[in-house]
Amino acid sequence: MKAYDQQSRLLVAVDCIIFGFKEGKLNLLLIRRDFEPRRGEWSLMGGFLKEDESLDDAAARVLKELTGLTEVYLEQFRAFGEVNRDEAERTVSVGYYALVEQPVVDKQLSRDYAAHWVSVDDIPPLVFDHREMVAAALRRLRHRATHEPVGFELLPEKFTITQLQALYEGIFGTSIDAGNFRRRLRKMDYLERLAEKDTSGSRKGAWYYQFKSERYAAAKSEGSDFLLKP
Amino acid sequence: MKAYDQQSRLLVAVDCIIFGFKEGKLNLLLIRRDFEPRRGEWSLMGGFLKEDESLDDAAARVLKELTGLTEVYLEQFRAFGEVNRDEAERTVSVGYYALVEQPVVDKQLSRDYAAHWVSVDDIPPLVFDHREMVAAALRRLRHRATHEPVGFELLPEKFTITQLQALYEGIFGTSIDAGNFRRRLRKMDYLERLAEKDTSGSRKGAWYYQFKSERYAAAKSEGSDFLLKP
DNA sequence: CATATAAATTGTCTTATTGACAATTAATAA
DNA sequence: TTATTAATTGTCAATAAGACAATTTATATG
Repeated sequence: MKAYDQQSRLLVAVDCIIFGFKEGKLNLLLIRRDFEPRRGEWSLMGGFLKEDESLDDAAARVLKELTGLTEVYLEQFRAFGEVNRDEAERTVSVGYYALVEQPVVDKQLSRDYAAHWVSVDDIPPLVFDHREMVAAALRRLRHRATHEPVGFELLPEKFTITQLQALYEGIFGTSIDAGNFRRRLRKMDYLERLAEKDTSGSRKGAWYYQFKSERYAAAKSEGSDFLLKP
Repeated sequence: MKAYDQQSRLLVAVDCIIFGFKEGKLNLLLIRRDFEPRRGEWSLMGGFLKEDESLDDAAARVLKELTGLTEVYLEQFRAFGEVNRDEAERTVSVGYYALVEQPVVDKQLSRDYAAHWVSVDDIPPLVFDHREMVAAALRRLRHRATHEPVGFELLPEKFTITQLQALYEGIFGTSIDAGNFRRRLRKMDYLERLAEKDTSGSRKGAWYYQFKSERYAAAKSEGSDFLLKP
């Protein structure tokens, strides 16, 4: 194996930006670094790419090792390659973001793991360029949320329109007109109303809905495109 | 420097997908690989990342070395990290795409360089996963072209609406109603009509327009967003 | 010189879509 | 029984989109 003999090899990392949603707030899962340099400081979930795993696999592995989470929606958004972004050694890092149902995750996140949620509106100082990575991931999340139904990943299987609206308000940091928001959802026939209400939030109760991914796939292949602006 | 001692180092590459536009056709700049493995086969413009340069710098350097081009609009779109994507050695590659004015580039592209244009509708077999990289870049280009005025990078400073329409038809592979297309452009007050016509294409002649990036920046900061669908 | 020609450009009409906000519904607590 | 409050539907004006007809403008041609 001498084809590329002259070239330098360097470290490749993956970093995961985990978004969760709870009580109307969009949150971010952070960890205390447990190795040098910068041990003990706030950091994204990260780790190095191994010889025999793909980037996607590495992101899933890192997330599992550091939080115990599996089967989460992970998407690469971009690579970060400034020369001195890691002070210890030249490292190229590939950013992934994930959307998780925070209440579910909270149960799985035993205290074996040092992960903690913080509000995206109040992010503590992070190591290296992780702050910038979060900003880029958030931009991407906002973009994706308007053009693809990824937001549903942050909610339970059954959810109410009110919850969905709160989610979008959380993602975009704005308030949305309830009437107009519902009107747009009414047209999406891949949202199925269940015969059950959530009575925890009001006297009247709010109907539960469910996202039908097969039906969405069908609608999409026929050219109708998802659009949900704040 | 022993902080990350246990980790493996590997090759990081950048690959550039160069889009050009000429005579109503969207084209792609390819090169014959001049090193093993796969010497002589069609490939994207690529090269390895050096210790002391950023990803963005590497992409610009590679493009310059292989084509002589400088000052082109280059944008990273994503990293490719399957284990066996390069048969010779594990390599992670970061994809960049560029938009260039093909007629201008053709003048600079002396025969010193082995680069050739091919139509995006007729791409020859490429090495490794380059075909997939092109597909991803094209999806990204289409998306960017509808939401940001990047298309103008593919046209001369002065251009006619007819040329712009042909460009969009080329990018999307569809035909567009001229009347409706113009109506939408009329509302963009960062497009300035010059006092000069292009008479090469018709008897009547078509007005030249110019994209005013400062005015676009101003409009954008006031919340108006670019949207140009096929 | 008059006019046929064809791209370039503007206009029209109908049908969605959007934003703002008013009105109604449906339970329950008092 | 009724007041209350979130949930839900409806209204209306303004704006935008799609289809397509009409007009303009210079020139080539007879």
